[in-house]
Amino acid sequence: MLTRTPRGSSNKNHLLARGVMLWRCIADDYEQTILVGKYENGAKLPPESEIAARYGVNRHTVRRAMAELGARGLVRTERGSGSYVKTDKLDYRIGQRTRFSEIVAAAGHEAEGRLQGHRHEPASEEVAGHLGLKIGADVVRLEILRAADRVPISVATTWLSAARYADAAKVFRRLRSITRTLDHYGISGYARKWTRISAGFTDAVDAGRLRLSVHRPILVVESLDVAGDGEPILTTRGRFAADRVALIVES
Amino acid sequence: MLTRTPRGSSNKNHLLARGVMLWRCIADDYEQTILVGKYENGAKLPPESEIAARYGVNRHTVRRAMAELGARGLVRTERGSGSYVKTDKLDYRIGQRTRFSEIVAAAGHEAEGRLQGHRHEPASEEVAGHLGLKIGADVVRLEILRAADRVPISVATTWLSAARYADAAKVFRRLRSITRTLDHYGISGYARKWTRISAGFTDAVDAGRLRLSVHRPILVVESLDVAGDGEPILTTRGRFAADRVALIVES
DNA sequence: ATCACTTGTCTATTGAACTAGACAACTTGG
DNA sequence: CCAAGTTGTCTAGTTCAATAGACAAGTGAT
Repeated sequence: MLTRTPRGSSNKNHLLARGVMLWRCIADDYEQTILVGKYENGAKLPPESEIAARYGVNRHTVRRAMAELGARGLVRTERGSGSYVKTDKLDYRIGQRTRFSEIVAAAGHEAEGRLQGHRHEPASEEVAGHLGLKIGADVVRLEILRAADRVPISVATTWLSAARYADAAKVFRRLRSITRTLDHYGISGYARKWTRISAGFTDAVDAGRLRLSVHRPILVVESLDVAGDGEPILTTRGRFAADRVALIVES
Repeated sequence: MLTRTPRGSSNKNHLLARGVMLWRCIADDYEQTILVGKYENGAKLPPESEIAARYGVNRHTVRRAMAELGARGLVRTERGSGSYVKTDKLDYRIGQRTRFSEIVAAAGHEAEGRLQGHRHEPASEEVAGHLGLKIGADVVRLEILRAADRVPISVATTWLSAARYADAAKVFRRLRSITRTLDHYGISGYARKWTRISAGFTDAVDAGRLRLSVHRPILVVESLDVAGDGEPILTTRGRFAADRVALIVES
């Protein structure tokens, strides 16, 4: 069944990009097949052994590719049964009380927030305007990656006034939640003031963080959260994987 | 200088795509740097040792990346001296007498034509119209990759009437030139009747053959060649790497 | 001519990708 | 329950990416 020459096989060559591993090529190939709509949501993929035979490849290699698709949130694999396409989207309801962990928990998934990076910087005109600060005022900038069931959902850049929340990064890293971080600073109730939604495509950096290919669609969500007394607290620019999330706005 | 942990190093992570080799990431990164115009044509790149240090990587890995850039025709490496950016383009003059090997030889390079694939097929409406055949008539289809100094310049699909040139693929594979192939069939002088030029982007297949990234610009050149008596001989749809070729049309 | 610098080549080692095969654990349908 | 089919895991071996170091061969400037 398998050829003896691992190099110049037959049906591998049309994928084989120089410097890219086989399993990655297969994963990308299947992602295209799925995203182009050849499988419906919940449809069953062929068994690993069959896929392996079709590509002229070992089953372990296919398993690696499937693991990748699982990590990308495109496929769910069930032992003894098979692998199933998963293209349904998480409903992300935007309202006054928008809390990532609550939304994800309500949908029956496990929420996770990881701080990817942080720094102090002078406020841009935009950020200063939102937070009611002077341009150039010291602000804390956080880069946060959020995931549901280990599948990346969004990357968000959040700015807070450094005067009040200088150690926000340290606190967030420990508490792993914006809600709990603000709680730590004595802000118990905060509310969404406004939300601005646009769209775009992944750049190389976000694609890597979100485990997406480049040029996949993203939803860009800018927002401002305020305290109970209307005082601006934080402004955020989030990029949501449009393949995995739908934003719900009640009206 | 080098960290002891090969996994979670420092300045590697921003490149590291899962399932993509390190040298490929570095090559792609440098390609971007060059194509974005940060180096002029003929500019000298930093020595390999310095690049290696900057990426936190072994010099051999950088050498692999440079070899890749060489194969893509973006860089020329000179022993003992250094590596130099090569973004000048081959002038490809289109006229009545358009012969790839002559154009390349005149520019002082070594021409090469490789048959990538071939088959008989029924003529499409377009091909039939060009060659003066009935739709569905048997035609020979050749896929030819052309290179100058081992750097891919174009991929071309060529159609000939199967009635007259049934074994064209076999002949071309031996003689490695359209001119010589037609000579073998007794056609000594052929001339370009018309040429149609448009543009587009590489798909995955052409990108692989031309050793280009996907979404690089290509020049699409459709043409018809006729015998001395005006009889249509072959029609071609060529895709030229716009990064490496400029088409010259005299008027 | 010499010397610093750069690329080319060689050897050796480590770890990961991929192959190969076997068997356990689980699901599904009869 | 049983049997066929499918995924999960384990061991073993080969190939190749990447590291590490050393030295040869060539270039360019003083």
